[in-house]
Amino acid sequence: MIELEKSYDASKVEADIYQKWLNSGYFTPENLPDRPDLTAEQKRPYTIVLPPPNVTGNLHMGHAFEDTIQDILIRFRRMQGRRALWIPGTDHASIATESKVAKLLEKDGVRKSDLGRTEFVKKVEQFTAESHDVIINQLKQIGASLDWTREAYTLDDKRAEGVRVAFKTMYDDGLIYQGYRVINWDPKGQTVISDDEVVHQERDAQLYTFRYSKDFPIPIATTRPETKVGDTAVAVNPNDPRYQQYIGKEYDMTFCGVPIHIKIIADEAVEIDFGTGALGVTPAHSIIDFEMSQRHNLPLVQVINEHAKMMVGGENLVNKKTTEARLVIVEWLQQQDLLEKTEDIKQSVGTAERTGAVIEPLPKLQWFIAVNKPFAMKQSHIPGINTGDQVTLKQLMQHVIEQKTIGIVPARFEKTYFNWINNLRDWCISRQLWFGHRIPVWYRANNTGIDGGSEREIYCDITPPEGEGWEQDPDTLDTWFSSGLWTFSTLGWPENTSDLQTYHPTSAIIPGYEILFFWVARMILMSTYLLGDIPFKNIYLHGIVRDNRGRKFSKSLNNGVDPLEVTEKFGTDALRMALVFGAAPGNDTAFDEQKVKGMKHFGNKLWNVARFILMNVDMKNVGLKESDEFSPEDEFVLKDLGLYRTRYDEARVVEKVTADLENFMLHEAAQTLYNSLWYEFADKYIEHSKPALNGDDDNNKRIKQTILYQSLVTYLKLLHPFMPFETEEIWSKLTQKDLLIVEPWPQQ
RNA sequence: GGGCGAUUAGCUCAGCUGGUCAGAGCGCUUCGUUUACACCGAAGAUGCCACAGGUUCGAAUCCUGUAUCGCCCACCA
Repeated sequence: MIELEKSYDASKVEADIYQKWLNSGYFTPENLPDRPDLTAEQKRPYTIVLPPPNVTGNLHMGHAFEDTIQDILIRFRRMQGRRALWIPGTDHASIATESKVAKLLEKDGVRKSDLGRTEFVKKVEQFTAESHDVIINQLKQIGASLDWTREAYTLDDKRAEGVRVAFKTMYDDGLIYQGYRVINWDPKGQTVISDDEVVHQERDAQLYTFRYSKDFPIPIATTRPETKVGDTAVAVNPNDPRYQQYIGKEYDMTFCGVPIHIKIIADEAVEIDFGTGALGVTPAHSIIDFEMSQRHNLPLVQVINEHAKMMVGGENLVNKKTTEARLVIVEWLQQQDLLEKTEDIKQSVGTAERTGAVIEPLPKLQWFIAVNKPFAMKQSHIPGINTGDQVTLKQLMQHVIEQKTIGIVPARFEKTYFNWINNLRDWCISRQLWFGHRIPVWYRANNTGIDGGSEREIYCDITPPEGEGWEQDPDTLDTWFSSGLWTFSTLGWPENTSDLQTYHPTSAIIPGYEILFFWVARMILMSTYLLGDIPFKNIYLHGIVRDNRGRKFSKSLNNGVDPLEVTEKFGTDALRMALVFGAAPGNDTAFDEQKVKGMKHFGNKLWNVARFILMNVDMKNVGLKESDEFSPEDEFVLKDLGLYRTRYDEARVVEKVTADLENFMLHEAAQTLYNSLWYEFADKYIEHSKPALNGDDDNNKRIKQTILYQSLVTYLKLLHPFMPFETEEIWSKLTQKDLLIVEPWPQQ
């Protein structure tokens, strides 16, 4: 008989148990014990790549949630006999990290520009190294059974090689191109950002209705009068009877001291009913106007610079911030009696995700990925697409979801995904940042900058060009470019490694729904294009962990909860269980310490179930006979847990939990186990067994002991993915066998 | 402007393909010091499952509409 402590003390055992797992090597699938009982099909790989946390700080409760889900799936599959591989890694997160370190330096009075590129990047690397170590320890603390021998970093040498090969391949296919157009400029971060990094915010604004001059026939409305010095046209709807007579006419005027030339054009995009039904076209400072200007061959006049200051006008305008210039122009309009109306309206303003600055649309030369350009598939393993087919990247991204080659859980996000794809424009991938993957393009300059010369030579390859006078493009790549490669760059691509052949496509990816576009869609793009294959078979999107009042965790609210403090207080298993319990896929979940407390109690219940059984069961005396007669309570447990398969083929709990795990319904599986262990097994069956255990009927005693023991074994296995530490600890008291982590999953 | 989600016990939330689905955690009431567990046990209270229609033998669960809240996307100058 073995005596357990009266209650489970997580803090005493967790570190040792994690070390045991590490020592076993079982996190590496190649080290898993052979399972001769299984077919090759049953032993096929099961792969998850960890969504790499940004090396910008600590992991928060959302990470703990995400990691727990993945660890549950991986442990479940490992026990089923799959070659379960979960690859760890971190993300350099270019823009997020750069702006964070820049802010830290500013606190010490140091500016990025003072340090220069090399020194600044060194500072960033110091910061990320510390952050990396913290993150790795947190992952271990949560019990993550990651294969640490395969750890990757989005900015390490291997991944950098992958990035260059990916870029070069797309460049050669004409899918990466350099284009001069109006982009989203972040005046604070001093970089271009992609459409997806623009966050729209509703703000109060004034809509001004005015004329350029007394002689101009059409009034126009704008919220940004300061940009009007860059207007080159006025657009009206071709079907608008009010203005038809003016279409095609041109006017020269002086607007607030700046000479402008306005042509009146007709464009379907203009809404007759909005404002005055006429639109002042500013090709250099509005993406829409830029596109319109291209349709009509309009000239482009840049009047605002990278610092959001005016580039034209007299003393009253030039070098003024746009917000100041706006007032100057409004005042001028009033003086000239050109302002017809001022209205208060709600306006959606684009701001930069990282810096919060108001986006200033500017014309610039940048690198783009063409999502609508057809190309020939070099190779395809995608059902419905053949090698050699003409496709676009957008079509590839649509196809694999439409055809369910990739499943999304919960399915409603398919609609969100298509909605995004349909509105997708070319992806701007260059950034004016220092920390990140340098663009593998070199110029032999005969001009000053990349915005200038037209006769320069361009060279793109994975290694620098030979010869004199070459200079590399100063820009770095959007961080999502490298994370788009993550499912296969972690497996050794661009080399055709055995890892790549074995573990790709991966089985599932587990991100939050908020990065469906940023990351998941980009992985699909990169994988289908570069490998001709899907990156993963299933996408499980989890929700956001909020505080106990349903608010997002944020620094300004100071409502953050450190996962490590919670694990210290209640144990890691209790936290894991609390995070998963009741958290349906794709739904936000409120974090409540009370819930963790409840799950700690559940852990204690399990512990005492084990304690009771260990005290009352003589392991040598365990076994059932054909002649055994069972009480209804016995039969219930035998059937429920599928313990006596020769006589009962039902295994309700095992079947339900297994199916729920296979269908990503972790919350259901957790709830089933909770209720079954506590309310059926502990409350009813253990109580039922007590008289027999204390009685004289040896046969009945043996039956009860056997059922108790085998039930405990089954519960430990079923609960292990959720509560790995405690179940492993009990297992070690119960048996001399190998670790629970590699025990076969109960037969369903 | 388009799309999505939520509305179930005091609080936070489950309830998957319609019929033991009216549930869980925490909280609350009463009783209980039996050798697994007071991090417990027994018993119990609290819900016209947002509202109004409809389909059905039967709906929290499907359909339609309404209301409130939240989220995402978007080129209304």
